[in-house]
Amino acid sequence: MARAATTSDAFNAVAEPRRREILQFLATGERSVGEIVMRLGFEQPSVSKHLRVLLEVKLVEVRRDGRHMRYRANAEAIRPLHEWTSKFERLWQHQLLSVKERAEKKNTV
Amino acid sequence: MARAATTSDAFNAVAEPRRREILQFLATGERSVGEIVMRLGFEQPSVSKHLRVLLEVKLVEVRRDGRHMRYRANAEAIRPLHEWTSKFERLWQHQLLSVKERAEKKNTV
DNA sequence: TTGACATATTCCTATATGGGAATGTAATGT
DNA sequence: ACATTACATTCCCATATAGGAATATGTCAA
Repeated sequence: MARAATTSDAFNAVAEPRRREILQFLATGERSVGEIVMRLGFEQPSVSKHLRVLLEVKLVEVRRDGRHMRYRANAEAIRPLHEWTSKFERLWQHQLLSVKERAEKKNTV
Repeated sequence: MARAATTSDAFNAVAEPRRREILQFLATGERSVGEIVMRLGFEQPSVSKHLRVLLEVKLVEVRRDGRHMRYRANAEAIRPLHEWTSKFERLWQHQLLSVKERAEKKNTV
């Protein structure tokens, strides 16, 4: 088997850095494709293709507005990602603590 | 250009479901390869290969213990992921609120 | 040394990419 | 009808998988 499709879920979709940039920009509000191109400086076809991937996993939504396609982020679709990473929160607080303790021990020597 | 390597960063590494399963299991404590194989039921070479990817992006660490290789999760490497998703937290609370408001408006009609 | 156990690596292959270039399509103004 | 604007899609291609099978490496025990 090959790698899972980028459109198979949000995890795969946001693995691509440019798609993360687009998503972050859309988090500031609804934008047209042209605005994304202007802001991020990617090629227009590239932006369209990335938006299609994001759309397929529902990370963004669109509406037509005349000649413009207005995209917006659908934060709900990012939640599973946030929740998955949260499972490690306790763990890293633990690990940070250990590092801190060792550092303090060093200082008192 | 092709897709970025799975070893290019944590985002790409955790895009693979089996690697997420392995990481989650390791979050419960240090485990040998054999224990991972037992628990998750993947082929041993598959587990070794996934662990190598996780190791390259520092999502796990290892130490040798006789014939065993003991792997543990390095939660610190997951933090960037958690922090990136957190940027959308405000947004989804907003969007949820909108949904709720609409639902309530409906009920009062 | 030999054998058994634990893990890693290599070889193979079908498949999915992301960018670049070119082209297609839809909506608007005149 | 036609040109223009705004996007989307298609074609091409180098590249990186993930799994399966087989094999290699490393460690301990007798």
